[in-house]
Amino acid sequence: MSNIRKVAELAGVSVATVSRTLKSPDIVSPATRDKVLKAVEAAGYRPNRMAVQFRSRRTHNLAVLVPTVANTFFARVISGIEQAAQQRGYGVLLCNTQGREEVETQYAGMVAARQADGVIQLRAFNPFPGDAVTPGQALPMVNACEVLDEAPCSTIQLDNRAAARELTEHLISLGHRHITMIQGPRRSPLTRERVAGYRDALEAAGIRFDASMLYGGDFTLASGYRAAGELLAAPVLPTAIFCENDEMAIGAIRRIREAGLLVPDDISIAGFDDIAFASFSEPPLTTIAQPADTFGRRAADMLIDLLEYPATPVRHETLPHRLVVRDSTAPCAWRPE
Amino acid sequence: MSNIRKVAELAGVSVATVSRTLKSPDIVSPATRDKVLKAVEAAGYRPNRMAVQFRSRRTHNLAVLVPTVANTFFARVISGIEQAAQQRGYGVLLCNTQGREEVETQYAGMVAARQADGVIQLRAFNPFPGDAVTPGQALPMVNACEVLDEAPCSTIQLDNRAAARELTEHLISLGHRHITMIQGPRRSPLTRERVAGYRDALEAAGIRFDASMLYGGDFTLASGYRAAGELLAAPVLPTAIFCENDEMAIGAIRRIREAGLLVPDDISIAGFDDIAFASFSEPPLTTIAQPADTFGRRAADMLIDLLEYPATPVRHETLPHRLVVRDSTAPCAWRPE
DNA sequence: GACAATAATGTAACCGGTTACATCGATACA
DNA sequence: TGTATCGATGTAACCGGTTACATTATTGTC
Repeated sequence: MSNIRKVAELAGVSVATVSRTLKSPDIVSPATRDKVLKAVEAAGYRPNRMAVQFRSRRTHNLAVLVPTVANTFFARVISGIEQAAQQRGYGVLLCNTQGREEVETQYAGMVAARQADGVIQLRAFNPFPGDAVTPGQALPMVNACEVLDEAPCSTIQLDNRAAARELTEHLISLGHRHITMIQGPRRSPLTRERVAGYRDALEAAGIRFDASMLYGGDFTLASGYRAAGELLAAPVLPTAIFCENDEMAIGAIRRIREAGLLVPDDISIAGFDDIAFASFSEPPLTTIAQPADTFGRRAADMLIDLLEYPATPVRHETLPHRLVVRDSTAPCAWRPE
Repeated sequence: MSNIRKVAELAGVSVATVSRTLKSPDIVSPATRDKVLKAVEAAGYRPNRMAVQFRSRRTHNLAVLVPTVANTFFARVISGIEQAAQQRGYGVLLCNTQGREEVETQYAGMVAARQADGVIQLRAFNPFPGDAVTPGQALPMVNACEVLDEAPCSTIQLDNRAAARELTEHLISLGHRHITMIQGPRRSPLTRERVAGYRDALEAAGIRFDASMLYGGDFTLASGYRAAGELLAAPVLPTAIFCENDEMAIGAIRRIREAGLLVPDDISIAGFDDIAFASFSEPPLTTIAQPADTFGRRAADMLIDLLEYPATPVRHETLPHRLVVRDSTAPCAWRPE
């Protein structure tokens, strides 16, 4: 592997000239530039990124902390991150945390150890050990999708409460009054916000909110299936189910069908996210569309802005959502009372 | 940020002693070790990974070249890679190539530029510029899932031909004789192998192989939907469709249903991969299960072995597949002649 | 033609670890 | 007591770039 000194020797110039030729060609005379470039070519020289990174104290890598890549929604977010990062000359270090906090903290250590310049956190958890968060000082972190209540950094999220409310209102407008919810993990702010929106809509319609109508899930197909099973065992069946994501909705549909019931005829189902499978499921899923790749792209852009212009102020962005009505929700066929 | 010299000063020892305390504690006297560890603690010292990497010429990163993270199957493979890499102290640099070869080559340059120690390539394309591939010399690359015909490196794949044959035989055993195929990209070795297996089965059963029964797709839901549309416009309908992956199968099912036909009553559908959605689709999908996360884990392990023991010989592994029969395939209801 | 200003290039320190080699003290043995 | 051996520690070179500062060449102005 050839290094800058070999190239310098080959071109008959100093290492500084080689470095300058490659970094700011305009301050080198054309004749020298030619010589150097020829030598670079001849030597098959490529600057050693490790040396560059070491010297410039910049890795040009972003660490992305994600609970699971295997989740369709996150996969799209990551795809967006990757695209934006690549455009701006950054690499993406993928950190699958499986929701385990010690893994998150460990991965965040990469920033401290200078293996990444910053972190994109897709979960509501601050992976930096407490003392590293100097108040008022911007962390090299952007928190997207599911955000901390008091994030010490820039955030990008949906108005989850409003979106959940809209979705619930849609169900109510179809005549449903007995609407259960299949939630994500209970501690998550995402769940809290969506439950709040659901409750807002119910109460605005004069329907009593009942915590026993919340069923636990974890955003997987299997958990939606399981929760639907529990729900079907209840003495009174709901006429509609609001699932906190599309995967759980698809899992629930399967379970309901296995119980011999029809969607939406017997029970309406709504999801959240509008993953690609949502419009291909049977029946196609009514859901809240959120711009997954934009989440990723904006997160990467905001983080890189912060890294390149440290004075960039902390920002909190909200991306637009959209209610997409498909065939999994239909007018309520019967009135329970 | 404190460095090793500050710690040395604090502990009243030399930098070498600090380095040794952290790397090989056993060759340092217990008393000194204590002093140093206390100083490390006091200074909040963490070795600068960039410096370590630079000096040791190892980044401990693996570059993963993947066409799209957004694909459910790849997402699982990546998840497996990440887990194995993390266990062995490696990071994963995600490189979304969108199937564009120039992006692949560019990313492979990261290895040459020492930003990653090796590459896991999930597509049949050699991203290293021709001359970099010295014959007989092991590249720091492992090729998994879709592999090159003459890969200059270790590979991990399925016996795609045998798997496709089994799946086709399953359809034939149900009485189907008019079986079309929705393919992936035609140039891909994956497609070639699967078509070969499909053809093997047809010919073994005395059914004429007809290239006009191959429809083009690109592994997305939408392409399966589209291909099914073309297929439904043909003068004679098939009684079964073999889709080269589950996404396209699910897309095809949707299109067929929209045409007023039933799966599997009118047309049987089979997929490939056994993604999570396969068992939750309507009807649940008959498919070939392949161990996606094992692909990832093995690929990472093999690459890391190669990096840590360069004498490791090139290996070509085949992972097991399994025919999973669900409800999307059923006996052929009518005999065309 | 002399001098200042500017452009082009060279020299060498530096980033923060690692590690070969040197040094020093203690113990062991003749 | 002298010397060989070994363990513990220190010194300094090194990895391969970048860049402040120094030096030299070139151009412009009076």
